[in-house]
Amino acid sequence: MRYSELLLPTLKETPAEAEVMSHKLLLRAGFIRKLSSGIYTYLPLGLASIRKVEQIVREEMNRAGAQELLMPMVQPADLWKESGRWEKYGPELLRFTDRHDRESCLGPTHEEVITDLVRRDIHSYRDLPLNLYQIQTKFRDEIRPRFGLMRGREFIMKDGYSFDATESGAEITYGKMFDAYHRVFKRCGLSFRAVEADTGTIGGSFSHEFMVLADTGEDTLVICRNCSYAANMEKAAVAPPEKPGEDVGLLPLQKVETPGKRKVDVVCEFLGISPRELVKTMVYLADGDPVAVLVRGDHEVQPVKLKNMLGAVDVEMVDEKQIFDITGVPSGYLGPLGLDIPCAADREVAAMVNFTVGANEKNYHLQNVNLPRDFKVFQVADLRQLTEEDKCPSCGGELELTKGIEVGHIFKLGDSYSKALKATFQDSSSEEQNFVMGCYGIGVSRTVAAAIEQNHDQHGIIFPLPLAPFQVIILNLDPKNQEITAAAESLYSQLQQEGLEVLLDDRDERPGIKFKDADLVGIPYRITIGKRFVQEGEVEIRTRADGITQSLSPDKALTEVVSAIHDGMAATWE
RNA sequence: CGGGGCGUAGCGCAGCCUGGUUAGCGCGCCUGCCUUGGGAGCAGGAGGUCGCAGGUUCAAAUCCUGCCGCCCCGACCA
Repeated sequence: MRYSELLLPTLKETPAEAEVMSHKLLLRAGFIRKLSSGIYTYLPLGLASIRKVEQIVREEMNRAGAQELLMPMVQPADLWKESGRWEKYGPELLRFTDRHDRESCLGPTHEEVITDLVRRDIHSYRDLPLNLYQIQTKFRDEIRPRFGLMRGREFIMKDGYSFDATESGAEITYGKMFDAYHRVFKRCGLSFRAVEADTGTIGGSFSHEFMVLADTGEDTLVICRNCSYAANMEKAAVAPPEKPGEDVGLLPLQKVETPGKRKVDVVCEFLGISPRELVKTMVYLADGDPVAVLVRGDHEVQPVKLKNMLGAVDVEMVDEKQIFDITGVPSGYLGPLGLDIPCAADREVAAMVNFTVGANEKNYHLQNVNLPRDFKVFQVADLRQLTEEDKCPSCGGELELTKGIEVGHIFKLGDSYSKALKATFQDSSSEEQNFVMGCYGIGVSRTVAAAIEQNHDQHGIIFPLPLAPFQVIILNLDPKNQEITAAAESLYSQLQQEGLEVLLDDRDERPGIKFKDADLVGIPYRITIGKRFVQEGEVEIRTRADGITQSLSPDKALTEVVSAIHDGMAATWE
């Protein structure tokens, strides 16, 4: 491709709307343009990178025995009503009615459609297992789209669904997908980690998220330095607390005045105690019903754990005003004694003695509170967020917390959809059985954003070779010079003949602009042809990632770049 | 939806508080000259319903009201 013919509108300045690096660079490097909130046009280079990810995904899915198909984006409401998700899914599902007043929606995911397809056409265990996938634009009416391609309303996703005859078969399929996902992200040239994930409302114990490691990631990962344990923070189990020493006697309950002291650290300072000796009472609404959660003063409630413990669809924290409306107590003085709503406690709290809580009365706290002497809870469970001080729940080793971007998620679904949609087959003894399903997603467009988030510097993107829109760029520094131009054109066609993806910057621009654009766009290899070629017969090759530069004859440069790219591509394979 | 911020040329911004005649600046764009190994220089030029609607006023980018859009923080998720 010739730069002079390419739609590649690079920007010198960052549009004000962009906050995170991948968004800024995608805009500046001419990869995307926004149409409206969370909805983007992929310009030629942006699309090229997306296609790279798609192709890798395709090859690895096919290699793992999955088959590609393409399902409709517009889906009838009836199918969603059948699965029960028309009511459950919420406003994220974009619904509309057509000219005949038929209700429809834009597919945010395709469990319903694929299950409907399979129940119509597959009737025998002999046809199983079956693993199907598609790569398609999804629409989710996100509450808050943000960060460019990182969380769009419209985005490109690979979604795959497997159908097995048995649980054990489904687990084998899950394992295959787990391995395939490893290969996908390895081939993308990304630094990533698979972590145990919350299964959400779907349930079941099998779920992994594939996380691209990047400081700007929205998720926090817990990784053991000692064993193979790795989990999403919201899922990460906290090791059970140590029991207190046996000789600790229970002291009598005592009410103390704490005028105007509401925050944990303020109360603790005033009373001369540590936050480890205080218990916070947090109020949540679980599907609309208030519930109080007790955690130690220096801990935080993990809402996902609470949600799973309660079996709720949705839990949300309440604000100060709601706390007063619900409990009649101003926030800051809330405590479990005499509280009028159900109360659950983190395991850590259950192991504490003589602790301090709010008195459910303005300007008062209670000290030397003890469970179960002074109050009862309906449940003790692991409800708090893990901290850096905690030990690995698997081996007791040191933990490391790091940030990641979720680019893939695999679930073992079980039979929840096949039951709801009455999707069955006959097993070898002619018994009707529900399919055992799995589902597997990859955020294709997000993967491109995550790659940039992970690989950039002050000058621009540093694409991993497998995702780069072009593998090599040739800079013709002086298109008016016939000798230079002839050399550039010759290298251009030779590289193309070698099967490489090459961009020739043949624009009538000053060298500085060409250097800056090449750095910004992040093409892995750069060949510069300028007056040094006229003087010494040499061109310059430079790698974007490490800036290593060498001057060579055009012939040597050609073989050097060709072999470097072949080696680089091969290195991402297992 | 709750909280915060923004909307003036393709991009980045100033002007608004304290209303006043042709609405500015930098970058980009067009023409010419010049320059050519890290976003040059000179000269000339094009480009604006000041987000939309209403109101106040002799007069509104500026003050008031309503609406729309966009961004950031929270819940959601590939």
